[in-house]
Amino acid sequence: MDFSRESSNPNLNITFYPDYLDPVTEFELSDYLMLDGGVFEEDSSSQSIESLEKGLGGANEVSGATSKTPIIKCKTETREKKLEQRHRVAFRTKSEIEVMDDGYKWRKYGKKYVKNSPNPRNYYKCSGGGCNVKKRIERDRDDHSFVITTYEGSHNHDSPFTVYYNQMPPNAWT
DNA sequence: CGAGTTTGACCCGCGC
DNA sequence: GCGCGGGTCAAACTCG
Repeated sequence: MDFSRESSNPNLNITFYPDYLDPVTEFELSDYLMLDGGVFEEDSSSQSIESLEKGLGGANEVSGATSKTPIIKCKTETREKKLEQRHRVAFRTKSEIEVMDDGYKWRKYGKKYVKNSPNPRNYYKCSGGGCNVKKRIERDRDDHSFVITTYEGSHNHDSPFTVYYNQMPPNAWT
């Protein structure tokens, strides 16, 4: 994910709160990591990511990519998965709510209670057509007021929110 | 009725 | 080779 572009996205601007978030509500971007693959060499990427994510409190572990593709495609698929893994961004956010509205439409496809964490981990996929971005959300096991959100992959479309925002008249916010 | 959620089962990578 | 654990699938269910 090209996060530098995302961060300029109005819906991720910290000063702009989604409708349901009362500005008084405690919500701060306390910590985030940019784990874009460009930073890492391929061979060391997973290790670097892992050590960084452990720095988040150890609740986020990197596991091997899984593939259910036929054996014939296995080699290239595995490589693609590895490359895909490099596009990973992890947030640690102090928030009451777990699922933050980032403008994209997410579809939940799994929930898992993981070892060493009393909180379930939720798995989401971007429901945009052909977009295979995944999102993983779990509460920090050490401090339940923090939510750890991990994005994987990059969107191949604009945020619906951005489209909506761009279509608004210039004085809509005044 | 379509879209989204839940949840148990399954798959696969990894460590021993 | 085997067991464990994380990630994903998919059928059943819920909701608007």
